[in-house]
Amino acid sequence: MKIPELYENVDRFPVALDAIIFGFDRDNLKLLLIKRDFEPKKGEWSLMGGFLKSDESLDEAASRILTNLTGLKNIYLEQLYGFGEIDRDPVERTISIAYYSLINILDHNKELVKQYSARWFPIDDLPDLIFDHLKMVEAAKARLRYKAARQPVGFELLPEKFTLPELQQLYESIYETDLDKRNFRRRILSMGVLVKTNEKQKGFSKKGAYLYKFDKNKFDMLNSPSDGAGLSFKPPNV
Amino acid sequence: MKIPELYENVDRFPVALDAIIFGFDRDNLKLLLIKRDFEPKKGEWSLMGGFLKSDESLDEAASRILTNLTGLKNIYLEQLYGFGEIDRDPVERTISIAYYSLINILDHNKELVKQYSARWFPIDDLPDLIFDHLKMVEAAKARLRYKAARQPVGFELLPEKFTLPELQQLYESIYETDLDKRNFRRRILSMGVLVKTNEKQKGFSKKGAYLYKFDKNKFDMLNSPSDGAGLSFKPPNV
DNA sequence: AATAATAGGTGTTGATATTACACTTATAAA
DNA sequence: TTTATAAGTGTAATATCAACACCTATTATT
Repeated sequence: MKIPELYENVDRFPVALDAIIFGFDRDNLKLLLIKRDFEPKKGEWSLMGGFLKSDESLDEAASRILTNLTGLKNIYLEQLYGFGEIDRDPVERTISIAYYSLINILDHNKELVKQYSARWFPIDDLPDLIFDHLKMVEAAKARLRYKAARQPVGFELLPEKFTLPELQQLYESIYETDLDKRNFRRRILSMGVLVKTNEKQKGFSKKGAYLYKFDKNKFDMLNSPSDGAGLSFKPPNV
Repeated sequence: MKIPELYENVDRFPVALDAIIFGFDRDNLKLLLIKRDFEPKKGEWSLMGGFLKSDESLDEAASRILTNLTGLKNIYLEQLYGFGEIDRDPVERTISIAYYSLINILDHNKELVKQYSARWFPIDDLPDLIFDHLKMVEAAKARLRYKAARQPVGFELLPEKFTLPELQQLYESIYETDLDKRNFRRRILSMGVLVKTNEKQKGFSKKGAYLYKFDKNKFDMLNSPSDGAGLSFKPPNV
């Protein structure tokens, strides 16, 4: 028996990528959605998406789709889940791999976003979404909460320099709850990846808040034991 | 513009499902692997897998594939990750959605397993695996650790009644470390989903250990706030 | 019948982490 | 000069976690 050229008697499907794009505008956590100007569901809101091509990996395809909409490259992107209900797309049986992404809301290319009739929506006030896109958004919210619980996520969502009240506001949006100022500072600073600068943010408050930066090196170190680190049932002595 | 019949100018791909099947034999955590009797990579070890058909969802397909091998229905199964590197399969570009599964090692149909030349391997002594299957296994191990950290996982891996030393042994296999007997008992019992029976396991130790059962109801309750519950950065007052 | 061998079962203490909580400070605007 | 606003700071009570050693029930052996 020799190696076959192709698999025989196997169904083939379009593989879609859909992107849940989180942004933060110093006030609310938001999602970037597009208004479809094509069928099916023309005129309705949906996640940005596209189909996998044969010359790109899943990650590359997701990245391409995101660049198409935002003009940004090297965006933070993480695979979320594969959605594959039979009737999820009325046109044809497809499966979709959802990715979520964190971007600085000020960074994206406004022209491109306009082309797609895209808009930022507050996470707690989304329009109806097509297909199973709401399920995808819910999964992404849960994942973001999980992620933010064990490492600062502001890296991608905030500008290079940011204040602790801004970071706290971001966390409060993510968890949809209020946090105690003193406890929040202690916890986030104890992770040891924030560096205080001597600059103060002017204009917003009268006193002004100190600006902080992420320490990328320490952050990567925190990330690398990617395993079960930080779990509530962590084995002792580790 | 009307709704199209099918998507045009879109590549289509075989969608594979691969299953990481965990079992536990009261001693070691194990994986069920098959020896391929077909090309490519005939004679080598791999995960059990198969291709998605157009009349089944991803979950259904994964479940079918698992039933094919084990004879078991209603197996615990969870989607893990989508693997989509361009050259992951030498025959043809495919994408694979990996699922992991927990089964009682004594339950499966031995005939079927024999047909597939399948074998249980200790998790820390696996043979070489084809394609990207080792990556899949590593991801499944990490996921199982994560899962076991916040809820007892013995449910699927152990017989209906089991002793605490057995459950501890399972956890020690999962984390590949030793755990303190007293601390383990306190923690696992404090989750409140184990019920002590009056029976003692005879035969293995001289004293005999009490048998426990899972309380399915309480367990489901523990599971339902599927969100960010149990995280180390959990919001206060919740 | 007594003894030895084996694994099961149990509590406490010190260290660390988490929560709740209120006042002072720097600055801009009035 | 006063006032208004958000920034910034510390402590005490509580809960959680890790470390640690001995007794018990039973079977097998003599």
